[in-house]
Amino acid sequence: MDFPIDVKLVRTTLMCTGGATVIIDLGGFVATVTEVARRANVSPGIVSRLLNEDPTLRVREDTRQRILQAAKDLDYSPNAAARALRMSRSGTIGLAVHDASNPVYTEIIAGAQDEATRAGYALMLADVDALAQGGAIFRRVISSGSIDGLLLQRGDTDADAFVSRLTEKRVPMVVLNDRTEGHLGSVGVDDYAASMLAMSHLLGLGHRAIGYLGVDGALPRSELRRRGWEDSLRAAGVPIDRSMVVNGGHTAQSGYEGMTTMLARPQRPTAVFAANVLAGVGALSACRDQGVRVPEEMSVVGLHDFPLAEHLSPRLTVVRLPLFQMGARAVQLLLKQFDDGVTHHETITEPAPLMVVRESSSIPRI
Amino acid sequence: MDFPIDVKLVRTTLMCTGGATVIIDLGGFVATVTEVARRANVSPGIVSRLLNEDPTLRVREDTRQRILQAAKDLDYSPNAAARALRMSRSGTIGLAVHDASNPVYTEIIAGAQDEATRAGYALMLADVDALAQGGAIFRRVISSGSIDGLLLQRGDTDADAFVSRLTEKRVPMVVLNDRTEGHLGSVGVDDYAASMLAMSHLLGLGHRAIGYLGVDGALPRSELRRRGWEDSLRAAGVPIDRSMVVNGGHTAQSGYEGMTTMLARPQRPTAVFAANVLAGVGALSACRDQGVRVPEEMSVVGLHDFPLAEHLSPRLTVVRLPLFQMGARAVQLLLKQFDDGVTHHETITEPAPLMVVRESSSIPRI
DNA sequence: GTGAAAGCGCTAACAA
DNA sequence: TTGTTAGCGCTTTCAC
Repeated sequence: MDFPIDVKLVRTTLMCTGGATVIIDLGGFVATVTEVARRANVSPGIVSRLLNEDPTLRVREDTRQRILQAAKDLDYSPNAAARALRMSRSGTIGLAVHDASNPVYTEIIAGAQDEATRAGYALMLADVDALAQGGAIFRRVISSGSIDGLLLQRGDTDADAFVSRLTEKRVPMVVLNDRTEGHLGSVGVDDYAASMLAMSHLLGLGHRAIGYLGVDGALPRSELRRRGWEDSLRAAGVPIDRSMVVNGGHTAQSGYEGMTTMLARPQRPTAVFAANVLAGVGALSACRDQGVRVPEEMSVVGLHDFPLAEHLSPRLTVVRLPLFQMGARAVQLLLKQFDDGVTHHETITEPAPLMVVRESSSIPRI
Repeated sequence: MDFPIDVKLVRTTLMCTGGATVIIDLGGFVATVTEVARRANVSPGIVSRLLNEDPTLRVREDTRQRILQAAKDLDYSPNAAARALRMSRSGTIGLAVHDASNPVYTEIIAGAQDEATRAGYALMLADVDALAQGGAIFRRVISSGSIDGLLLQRGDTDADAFVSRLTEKRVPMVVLNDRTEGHLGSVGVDDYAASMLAMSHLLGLGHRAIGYLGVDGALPRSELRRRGWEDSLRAAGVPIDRSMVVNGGHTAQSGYEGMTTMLARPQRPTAVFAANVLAGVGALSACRDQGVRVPEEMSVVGLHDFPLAEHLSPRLTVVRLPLFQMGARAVQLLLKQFDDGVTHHETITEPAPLMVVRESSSIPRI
């Protein structure tokens, strides 16, 4: 790799000794369009247009080759900041979730990653809860043009209210795993159908007293799941018993506590539907600690599958939903919104909710 | 909020009807230094210096107030791209991991998030394995100045070799959860001590035939853990039996397979040390499927704690290491490297490795 | 104390 | 088919 002897190129990387120019170290050297252009004996404009595949550009084959070669020689890579400044687009999308360690979101994130990569976008990660204390950085990321759009997991906390206020109208957004109206896009899965599926499994097994380990808050997805539980019961002619509803949160610990509460009630169910897998895991361990055998004395079904479900004891029966696909689709909808400027709402139904029957559910045996 | 009637401000946000100017919508309007400066009747330079707290700047109190007020009125936020272009620093650090769903990395990421936020940096997420196919985006992120530095989980795959080649000398890097030499910084935990701790627990319980469910590859951390196993055994006068070493990988599934293999061997151990928590979880379920009772017939100890360990059946005994702190420290070391230009290596020993004894380990009862 | 001007690297419009 | 130019928004140096 040889450079023309040119003062412009002598950064910290070249050293002039007497009349000769010696290349000391290429590390840290970064070529610009101008340098590529000079090396190929063309103007920067052409280089830019060629490298960006401008369809209106007509170049002679040999010029094209010269440019390509020069870019390769100099290991050219466009400066993102300059590009972003010029084009007012950063090529980055933000991803704000509450709990990146929750396997459900882990799966959604993976899908988003995959699709973003495919579309040539980088992903920027933010922790919604970190905002409570450190709002400044998030604020900066949102209002500084660092991201072209945002994928958001909406919860029901103060932090969420803060985020919404901050981002609305500032940046195109798609809300993950939920339904919204109006100016925020959204992707969800069919929570209601999933809930019905889980319930029909339990009902089909012969259960009548089915508890619901739900998630607090008034988010559409929580409400949809609860309604699935309620409607199924009603359709089966089972009267709704409010004492069968307990908050299970979205961690194993909170699920454990919720299940413990439920087991302490006078009217014990013979089965439980946990609206969150992790809560389901906690329910399993609560049963064990209370000496309640699963599935003999208590069936447990969780919403959303995850790798460890198969390695629990007993293996957890779940309804599997297309989380990865949802993440991927979220990116697509955001990209579409960049183009047409309108928000999109979609429920991912492909693949359809799947009942994964494992060991934690069976016919009632008491 | 009123704007001076000024053509520069009439973007898509203001509409001129006849002689009057009406504010239609502020959404999407973004103020620049120039606009703030004009509103405060000063020059852009001062605004910049004031807002960036230039210590050499001396302004009259009332000018300061005017500028601050103007910035507030216009809801000014500096444009990240312009800033990055001018300063050659993006304020972003990259994070490249293999498996963001692995609870171990989840914890490290959380620590990095926390510290990055504190230091005013945003975090960019990349999936190392996505590179195998989609290297282009990663390449762009690395060589385009989008990130000031990179936190990297190093594995032992082709993708890793690719990443190393691409990033070395291009961007300051700190390798996570391992030790390196030379021009890459690194943070690790005391894998050897952790391994010794797990083994002394098992040895202290009276076990002599202790299997090792390891991780393939020649990474320092894997080697350190294996040596901890070996040295402990040796120190206790137990001859090293190669058939006691099986690959358990880093997923529950691979751990399941590894443990199944181990159980099929003629010489069955009475205890197993899994160098990876998830492998430990798989080991538990393999034992169950083979009808081996834990801990009565087989003790299982995992390396690294995670929330679900407490909700398994039996609850998994583990050695807990300061993962969150490691993630946070990684960011600090990277920042330090930005300043002094030299790579740092550190082993996080605070808090010290902790033996968390739960239900999967006991004295040998066979 | 404050203003003016240059320029980071890029792309897009217009000239030639 | 290719070159020239302007300017995105910011920081920084130098002049007043």
